[in-house]
This record gives sequence, C-alpha cells and structure tokens, in this order.
Amino acid sequence: MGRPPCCDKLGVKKGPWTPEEDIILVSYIQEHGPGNWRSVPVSTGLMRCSKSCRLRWTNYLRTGIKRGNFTSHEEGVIVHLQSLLGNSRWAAIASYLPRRTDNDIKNYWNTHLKKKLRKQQAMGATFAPPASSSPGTAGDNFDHHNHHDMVSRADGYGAGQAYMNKEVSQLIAGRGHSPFADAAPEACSSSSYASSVDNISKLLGGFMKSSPPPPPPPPHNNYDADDVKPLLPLDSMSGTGSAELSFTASVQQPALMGGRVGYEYDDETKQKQQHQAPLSSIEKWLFDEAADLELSDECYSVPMLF
DNA sequence: AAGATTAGCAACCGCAGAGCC
DNA sequence: CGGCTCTGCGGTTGCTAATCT
Repeated sequence: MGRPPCCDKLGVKKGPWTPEEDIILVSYIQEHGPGNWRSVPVSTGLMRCSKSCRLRWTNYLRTGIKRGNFTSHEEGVIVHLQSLLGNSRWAAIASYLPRRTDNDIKNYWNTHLKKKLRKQQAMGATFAPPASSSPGTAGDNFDHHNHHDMVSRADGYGAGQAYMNKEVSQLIAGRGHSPFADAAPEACSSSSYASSVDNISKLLGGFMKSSPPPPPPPPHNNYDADDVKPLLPLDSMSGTGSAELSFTASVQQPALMGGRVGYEYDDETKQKQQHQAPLSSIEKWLFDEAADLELSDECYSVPMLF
C-alpha cells in the first residue's frame, strides 16, 4: 500500500534519550495525557519521531514501572506464562505483571530466564512455580512512590512552545544544584543516564519539587488484586476450554493505560468477579501467590498517572 | 594494564490491527 | 467500502558496562 514512514527520517534524532528530552516529554504528557503521539514531536519541539516518544514513555517514563531485579515470583509468572503463550505474547504476559513492561519482560526472558531454564533442564529439573517468594527482595527496592510523585506532580507545566519551564531550563543549563547533578554526575552522558532509572527518578523528583501540589487522587487510585484483570484470560488462550472468566470490554480510563499494560476495571466487573466461576489453575495460582505474599499492593496495583 | 569477549538493556524497525473519514 | 493514519506489538540491533584472558 506504500505506507509512509512514521516520520521523515531527516532531522529526527535517534539513540538514547537525554534528561532534557525526558522532562519535555513528561511535561507534555502531564498536560495532554498519553496518546496522539503524532503531535508530540510537533508540539514539544522534540526532534524525535512519534514512535520513539511513545516507546520512551511506555517503556521507561510511564508511572509505576518497576525495573530490574525480578523477584522469584515474577520469574515464576513469566516462565509459566511463557510456556503457555510462547514468545509472541509478551504484552499478554506483561498484563499479568502490571509494573513491568513487555520490553522489560522480553529482555529479561532473552537474557536471563532462557539460560536459567536451559541450565535447569540440563540438570534434569523442571520448573515449578515458586512455593513462595521473598516479599522483600531486591526487586522491590525501587522507589515507586517517588517515581509516581515525580510524574504526578508535574501539573501546571507546558506553557509555551517548548514544554519545559524557565526553572527547569535553568536547572538544566546551570547544573549547579540541578537534579541532574544530584542524580548522576555522568548525566551529561546520555548513555549512562539512560541506564539508570534512579537518575530519572531523582532528577524528575527534583524537578517536580517546585511544582504545585498534586490534585486529589482520582477514585480508583489504588486497586486491589480483585480489581485487576489481565487482558487475556489464560484459559481461552491455552485452550483448556474452561474459559468461564468473562472479561468485560469496559475501560475506565483508556488514555491512562498507555495501551501496553491494559487493565479493565469497574465496579460491575468487581461484582461479577466476586460471583465468577472458578478461576483457572494458573490464575488461581497467580492470585494466590499475590495473596500469600501480601503483594497485592506491590504487584497488582496500578497507580494512576495523574 | 590493555585488549577481547560477553552480558544486559534501551531503542529502533517493520508489520499488523483498529479506527476514522 | 476502501484508503489512510495512528498505535501497539514482537523481533532485532547496537551501545555500554562488566568480566575474562
């Protein structure tokens, strides 16, 4: 059909994102919400293609993302679902791990779990879902609240063409006591910057400090495990034929979902779920795990973006 | 200490589906 | 209804850091 490229390649910047670009992007999304990515580069002046902006947001800047240090529980979920779904359903797998992106899961699978499984198979062991995992593993050390705050406090910016206010510009320009300086001495190097989520957290956290207080949280700000439904009912995918779980199509805040990790919540759904037919064994296991570990807050809550 | 190799991960590419006109 | 645009997704690449020789 002669589909045009998503952006003209001329003048489009590629490669690692800089802190400045991140702030511009976050500020813009704070004001307009995610979506309409086509207009992002135009409106913000970012020399990035829309795809790149979307990817950066969904894989890195989006609120509530947990990175690195997969817990044994998460590993178990991934391995289990991967064996059920195969390599081509990373988004579906990610929907069971709300704080993880499909890209992250895919990377983790390719770099860690594949080898791990191979090793285990070589030793004649088969994978079994972990009986329990440690709630306080290193993977939980990421400062979710700070990360959440740093984005959720960004209201009120975006006046002017470039979505970076004067204060931020000064911080960036000055680097004297900028969040960048605090966050990462090497922040000038975009590559090392991009490799540290903590840097972003800190620098944006510092950036947000001067922001007006956040608006009161919307209802449904915190979901418990019962409120969360994966995008794909496992039974229907695995072909066991017992797909009693019916998933409503209602999406309360589609714009906030970023499309990748989508959950469907509503009161009706919750009620339905309470009267739902028995869960599939996998889903039972997933929810039981969460309950056992008291991880519902950790693994199955999705903070709202704004 | 220096070069080579490997591992990890951010980002890009291209295809496909959904929705709009 | 068909074409076009936008967005989502999975596979892959390329860069950097860590480790090994």
